[in-house]
This record gives sequence, structure tokens and C-alpha cells, in this order.
Amino acid sequence: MRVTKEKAAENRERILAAASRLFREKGFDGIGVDAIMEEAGLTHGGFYRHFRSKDDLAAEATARGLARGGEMLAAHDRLADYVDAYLSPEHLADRGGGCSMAALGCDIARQGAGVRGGLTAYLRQRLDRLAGWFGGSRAARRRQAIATLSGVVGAMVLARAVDDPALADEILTAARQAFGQAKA
Amino acid sequence: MRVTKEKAAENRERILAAASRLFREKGFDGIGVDAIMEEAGLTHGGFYRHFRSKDDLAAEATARGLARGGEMLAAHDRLADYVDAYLSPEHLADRGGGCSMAALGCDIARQGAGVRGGLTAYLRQRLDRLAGWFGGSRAARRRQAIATLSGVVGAMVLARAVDDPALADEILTAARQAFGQAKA
DNA sequence: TGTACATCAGTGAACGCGCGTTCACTGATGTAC
DNA sequence: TGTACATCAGTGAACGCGCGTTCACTGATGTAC
Repeated sequence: MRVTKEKAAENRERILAAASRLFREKGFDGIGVDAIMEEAGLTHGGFYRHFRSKDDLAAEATARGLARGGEMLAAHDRLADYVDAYLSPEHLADRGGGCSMAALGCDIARQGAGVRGGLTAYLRQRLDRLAGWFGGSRAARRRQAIATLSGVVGAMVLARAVDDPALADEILTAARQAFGQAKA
Repeated sequence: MRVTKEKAAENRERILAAASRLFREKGFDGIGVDAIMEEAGLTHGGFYRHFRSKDDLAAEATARGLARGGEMLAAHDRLADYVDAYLSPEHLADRGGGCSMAALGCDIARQGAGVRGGLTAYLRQRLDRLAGWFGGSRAARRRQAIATLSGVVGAMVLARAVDDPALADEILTAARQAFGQAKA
């Protein structure tokens, strides 16, 4: 049952969206091609008409997820707003729709060149954007951008790892205060 | 071929040590019971004389790995020394022997009660110890402990995820400067 | 202390299931005339 | 524009492999007398 080119392109997008969400929720090894295709409303056999392998999908889906994270970053133009949004209870709960670095950071180090290269390019962009929100020398601004990104990503990872909601909330609150304002 | 109680206890330790290292290196889903037993110098069939399941092993091995991290923390009595050691190139390279929060942080959120409970208890301890290195009110010290731990863990996660060694080094260096000294 | 027997850590084969990938097939789409 | 044919997105069964777990068996250890 061949479908129109438009429909096929739309299906490919749906596979990517499902994969991007499910990888972040369950990890690269925690979700299978069949479950991703089912989530996209297709059967698993057709997967290889769109992607060469699961690894290929991981690379494309990660890039897609990171791009969305970039939109979230672009939606704020002040450091405190961005940090508050990043370290919000909503982001804590929405692992599948949130930042890929927080959801998959440790796993990415074990992935192939496609995934890691995509993350590296994205991280550079995000650092550039963040640096613009700080004062001081070029080097000082970059240092603060790195410290802030490390801080918010680490806080989200720890808040999600902990099994006590009160402690998770305390971590997010403390990190919002610490990273939400530019320092000397 | 029954072995002495002492030998059996020693074998159990070897399984735990191998699991602790391999889980950190490859992730909970990235390594099998058979490979862990082989690393411990045993065959996979005997695994269930020591542990009820792979999940059980994950919980015990994670607790073991975190305890070692605690020793590393105890080995330093100044903030800057600890941060320098944590954010060193040696720690970056030694994923299997390093901090479990940096190696497995994102994966732990998806694990069972045993693993998450162990991490939570350990994280509380580490925060208490870190807080002692800061000045100010009790609340301020705790906030700085949380921000520092988030910062160093996040920096290590990002430095390992990136595929450019120069960028990884830049991240570690910037984070050492940012988190290595107590702030107001 | 010596002897007989029960225990159980460890072995290696086997089971069952899930998952990534392949394949023959379908039938609507796209294209060449 | 209409017709005939090639293309190919999608289907569902199947393959092969790896992995968590089980099991019958071994034989040295531990224990009861």
C-alpha cells in the first residue's frame, strides 16, 4: 500500500517525534524499534524504509530533540527566566519532552559519532547564546556560561535521580537561586 | 565443587566490584550478567547463588560504587582540593572507577527502588559534608553545597558527552574555577 | 579424632523471550508514453 | 487526458542472536555422631 510522498514524509516526522520522546523517557537501550513504530501509528517492518538502523534513528532523533531544546532557550531573553524555566517542576516531570542533555547526558557518552557530534554542535550554540547574558571579558562570560549550563543540567539530573520529591524540589530551588543571576 | 565460606564471600565481592565498574562504564542495560561473571572469573550459572536478580545486583553494586565515591570525598578536606580532583582529566577518563552520579545519573532515575534509595541516602551524606566547607547561615551553606554538587556533576556529564577533547577540557577548567571556591 | 552424610558454590547446557533486522508480498502512487 | 507499468511505503511473518534465568549435576566443604 504505497502512500503519497507527503504522507511518507509526515510518517517519518512522526517516527522521529516518537523516538525523540521515547529515547529521552526510557534511554536508548530502554525502548525498541517496534515500540517506537507503534507509537508513531505504524508497524515495525516499515522502519527500514526511513532509517538505515536504530543508531541512525538515535542520531537524528537526538538532533531533533536538541533543536527543540534550543527553541526553549530562544523563548527566554533573560538569564533568570531561562534558569527558572529549565529548573521548573514541569521540566522535572516532563523528561520525554525536556532537555536531552539532562535526560540522556550520561548515555550520550556511550553512543556513536552521530549522536555525540550532534550534541557537541548544539552545546556550542547554547554556550554562545548563554554567554551573551553575562558581563565581563569574553573569557569570563564563556566561563560563566559553562558553569551555568553545568549547574542547571547537573541539578536536573540529580533532582530526577533522587527518590524523595521534597529533596528534588530543594535541589531545584537551590539551583534556581544559585544559577539564576549573573555573578562577578 | 563447593568452596569455602571465605572463598565464596571473596567471590561475591569480586562480582560486586566487577558489576560496579562495568555498570558505570556501559550502563545498567549495556552489560550482561554473563560478562560481569566472566570479569569476576566465574561462570554465569553461579550468579544466582549470590544475588536474587540483576536488579538486586544493580542496587548493591551502585551502593558499593557510591561508598567508594564517599571515600574520595573524605580524602579531601578543602573545597578546592575536592573540586580539582573531581573535575580532573583522570576522573574524566576513569568512568568505570569514578563517581556513580556522573556515570549513571540519568539512568538511575529509571531504576528500581533499591538503586534510587541508595543514591538518595548517599547524596544527603555528601551534601552534609560539602555544606561544612561553606560559610554563612545553615540555609546558605546547604544551598551552596547543592549548587556545587550540581555544578561538578553536570560539568563531568557534559565533558564526557562531548566528542571534542578540547571542549571537554575547557568545560572542566571553567567549572573548576567556578565551583572551586566558596562564594557569598 | 575419624567417619559418613548432607549441604551448597560453582559449572555448563538449556529455555524462553525480546529485539534488531530481513524478506516476500500488497496495492496505491507516480510516471512514461 | 488516459492507459499501462514500474516504484516503493507499509505489512506481518520470520530469522538469529543475546540475555536473564533455570536446572541437573559435581564434588569439596561443613557437620553430626
